[in-house]
Amino acid sequence: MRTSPRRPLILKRRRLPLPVQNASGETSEEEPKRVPAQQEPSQAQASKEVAELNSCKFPAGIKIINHPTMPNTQVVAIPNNANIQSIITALTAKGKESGSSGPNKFILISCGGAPTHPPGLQPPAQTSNDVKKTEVITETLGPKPATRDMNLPRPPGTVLGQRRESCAGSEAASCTLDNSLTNIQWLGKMSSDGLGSCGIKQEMEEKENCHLEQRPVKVEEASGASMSWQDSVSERPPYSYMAMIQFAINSTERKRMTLKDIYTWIEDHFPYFKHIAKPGWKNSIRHNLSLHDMFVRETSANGKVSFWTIHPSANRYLTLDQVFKQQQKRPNPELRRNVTIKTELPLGSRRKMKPLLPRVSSYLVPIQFPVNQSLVLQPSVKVPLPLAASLMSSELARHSKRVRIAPKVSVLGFSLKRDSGRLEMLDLQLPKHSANKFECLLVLLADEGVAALPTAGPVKEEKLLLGEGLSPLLPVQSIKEEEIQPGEETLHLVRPIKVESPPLEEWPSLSPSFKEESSHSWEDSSHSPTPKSKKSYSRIKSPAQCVSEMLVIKRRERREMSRSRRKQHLRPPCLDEPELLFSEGPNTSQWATEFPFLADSSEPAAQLGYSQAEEGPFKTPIKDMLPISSTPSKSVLPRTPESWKLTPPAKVGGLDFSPVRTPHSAFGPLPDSLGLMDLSTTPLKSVPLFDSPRELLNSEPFDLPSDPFGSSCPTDIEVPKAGPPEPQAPSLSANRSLTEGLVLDTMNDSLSKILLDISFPGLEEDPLGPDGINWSQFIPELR
DNA sequence: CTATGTAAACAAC
DNA sequence: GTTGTTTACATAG
Repeated sequence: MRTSPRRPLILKRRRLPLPVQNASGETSEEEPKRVPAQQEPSQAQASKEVAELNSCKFPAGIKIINHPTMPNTQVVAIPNNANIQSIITALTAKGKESGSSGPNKFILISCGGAPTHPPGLQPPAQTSNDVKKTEVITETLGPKPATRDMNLPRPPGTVLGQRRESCAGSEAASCTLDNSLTNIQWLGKMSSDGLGSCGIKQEMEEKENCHLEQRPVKVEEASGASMSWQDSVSERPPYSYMAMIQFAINSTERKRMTLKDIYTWIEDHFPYFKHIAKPGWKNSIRHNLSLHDMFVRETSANGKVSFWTIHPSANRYLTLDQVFKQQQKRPNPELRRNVTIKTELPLGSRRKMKPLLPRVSSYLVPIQFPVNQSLVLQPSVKVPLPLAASLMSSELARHSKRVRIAPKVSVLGFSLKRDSGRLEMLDLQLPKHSANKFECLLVLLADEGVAALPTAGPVKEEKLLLGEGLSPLLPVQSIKEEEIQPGEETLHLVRPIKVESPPLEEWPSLSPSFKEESSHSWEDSSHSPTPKSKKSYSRIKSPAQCVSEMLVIKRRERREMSRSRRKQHLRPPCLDEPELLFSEGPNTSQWATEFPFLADSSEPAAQLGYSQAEEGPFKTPIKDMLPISSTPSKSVLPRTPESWKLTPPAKVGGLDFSPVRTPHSAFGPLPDSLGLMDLSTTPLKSVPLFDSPRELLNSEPFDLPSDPFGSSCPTDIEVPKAGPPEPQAPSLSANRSLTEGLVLDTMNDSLSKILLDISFPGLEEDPLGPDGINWSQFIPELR
């Protein structure tokens, strides 16, 4: 019941969330969300069948089939022993067959089987389908250059985002930089067109262009594997708001985004919110931003713009793309459930609120792939295609924002990663206008010696950048020096796709300051009218205050906690005791020395520092300076282990959008850890008191690397970052997804995309392709 | 009980 | 009107 006058009177909502016949039964307000036509066929079967039916066989046992779920995508099954020539031949044939408008994505997988051709299948029909698909995409995407560009599947590491932001000029740069394959896949799974329309946020464009409904699509049906377009739009994405916010923010180069941009990003990537969801979803977004400590609001230098960022210690750098891939690889029950629910329950019975986020039980920690050294190979100069030549520049251009991307210029990037002979994924975007995109592909293959595919050797990653005038290797580093920290750039280039989750050890979460912060709620403590920095992880409140507060709070926390959710503070699980070492905390510089990664300027993680002179962004002052006790907050609860239960990050089966949790073990490396720990157990008294967080801030110089994304650009750049500029980037790079290959992308909107996924058999690897599909299901040879 | 979603009151711009 | 913060309640697991 509501006691407080302030409390909104909550009317009984959803009194009857019961399975009702009609969707309408859910809520009167429920808009006609559910399009009654969402019959979902059982995908697996359907897709399989279709795939088989549509597969085409080529010499050497090479098979080309439609991707079961991805539109415009074909899977090329290449027998182990097939030689490059055969591949080329097959692709060439296919290319001719399809013409320039054919499918624009190809996933190459190697099948262990020799050319023992399984029953060849009839290609004809399928081919036409493909063509059609391509056309659809082409049509939709083609017209909107900018938009399209955005939507192109792009590996996370791509620099696009950055560029965007910078281009935008304003910090608000809405960067839709999405990177992702996901984009297309998720939306695309419904129909790639969706993306086309929603890609970007040039708002104007957006408004006009995004009439998804109008899209002439229906491509999916061909494969029978994907949901209908309508479904895709009407179907709520399986991600929680928190997750989506993370995706949005992480999609930007600077890992920050304005509220508005977050809205836009979500709308663009999840049409559901744009077309179906009730306007209240935005409220929910705001609610989430405010609620979760992991989201930190930063104010621009001029104080006019506020950006939402993800606290580095909590940021897993998850992107939609990454998550999507993970999901595909190991479809977890939850996700599947969504689908299932949809199919199985009567529309009306679907619960209004379905779990969007995998629960803790299914947390997934980004898979740590073997650390491979990336090799930048000499661009194959041989690539004769004019195409190749033209391809190069755009990438560069993108990196250095000054370079204007010529309409026809595109970049070709090519990367091969051979991990124990396992797979590679090439993501190529070729100029659509090229005579035959296959040529490009073939050239690449040949050039790269793909024939050697089955190379099973030491783990090795090679990356090839092809460029015309470029010096053979675009020095990775030199590519874009301007706005991005070296580390990042390199990362992008070298690893177009970056696994966004660095090893836990790398997270600064354990830093004393953070611990302290996370363990306490400085908010409540400030009895002073001073504007407090809302959730400043690193900003602070006096420890003493925290302590006292905690004490007070503790008594009621339990009781009230359950009832009200205050800020969900980040809190290292390992800390049982609120350690207030904070005030005395080691300064960053020290950390930097000892833990370079903490000092990484390129890393978003470096943000803590803004507390220093500039006190950084502050949250809107909280009006209720009431005694903390007034509202017990979970976050304040120092020893509520529950709040930060260690969810074994080890799990790899699900998705975890929750903030990074640091395992106890992670502490190990910290030299001071022991001391800190001890202190933590020590009563806070030892810590100096401050009347306000601000005071604390002023008195305590925290040398943490300042926020790379500082509200003000200048600041960001200038902030001296202690330590090597590589901290996180390197580590990130170290963990690379095998599935990520290279991306060629182009700013040119008239590009087609070819996505190659080359798998090398012989690995203990499961048959799952990088996209998580079990190809053996479709391709017997793979078994 | 927790995590999440939704609604709403309010405050500051 | 937008952005943020909070509180309250609902739901699913």
